[in-house]
Amino acid sequence: MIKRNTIQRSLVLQAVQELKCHVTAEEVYAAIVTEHPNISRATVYRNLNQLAEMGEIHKLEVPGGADRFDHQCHGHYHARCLKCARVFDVDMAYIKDLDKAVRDSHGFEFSGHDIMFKGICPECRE
Amino acid sequence: MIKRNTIQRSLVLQAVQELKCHVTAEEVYAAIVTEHPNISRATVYRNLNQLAEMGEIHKLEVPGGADRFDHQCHGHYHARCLKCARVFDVDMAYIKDLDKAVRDSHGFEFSGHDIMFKGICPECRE
DNA sequence: TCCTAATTGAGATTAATTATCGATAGGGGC
DNA sequence: GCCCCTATCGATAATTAATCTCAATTAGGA
Repeated sequence: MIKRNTIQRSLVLQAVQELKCHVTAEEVYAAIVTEHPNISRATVYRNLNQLAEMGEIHKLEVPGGADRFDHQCHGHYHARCLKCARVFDVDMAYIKDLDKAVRDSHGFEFSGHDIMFKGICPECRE
Repeated sequence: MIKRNTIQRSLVLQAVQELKCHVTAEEVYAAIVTEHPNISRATVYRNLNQLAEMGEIHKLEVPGGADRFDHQCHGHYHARCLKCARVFDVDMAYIKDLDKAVRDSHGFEFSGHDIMFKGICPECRE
């Protein structure tokens, strides 16, 4: 399974980097399809997942919503608005040692964690 | 919208309590349908969500998988096996003050959080 | 018992994503 | 540069989880 450098994959990577924040596959597709009308949704999904596996982008699986992709790869946490379902970055340091705090418990081999805060965003609250 | 006590709702509640751990709607449906072949999936989904709203059970939205329901209502964290997709309880105290650690940042009004650890469970690792 | 609105069952629908498969094209070897 | 092999592509069908629709049913107060 040698990875090839296709035009489509670089378009997807570029779109995620330019759109900056927590884009969904659909948003990436929409951004690319204006310039390249022939690209397929399946290709966008495939490449987003491949790029995430390769570590070039970060995949954030959102409960109750579409997965989101992020050009930022260092660990950070998110907050989801219960009304508008948008996802925001949270200004809190990544807790590196959190995995270690439970590592021994059940023979489970931890490889990371996500924290998702829930609440109401400023715009939805008035 | 006065809530009625229907047979179906009590069946759903009973099933969640008896099955104990992190059941999916499909598992609840399967458990009930053997005894009550006429129950509808829609009814199971409806009642699971209603019971969660009423605070009788806890709804756990799993990123990248079906929602799960839990008879346990006090806050606790979970780990998801990346291979078999099962969800386990994690032996770690609930961090009550975590919401406060980010409360001020953006005018976001926090009302809770979930932590989902990722890794490989003992059974999938050999 | 009667009324009324909450709830049900069956199936259609939606949303997000993945699978299928023949066609296309990247890139190593000559 | 040209071939070849196969990774990847595009188009579309299939899947999965969950919700919606709506006529029929039923809980529970009057």
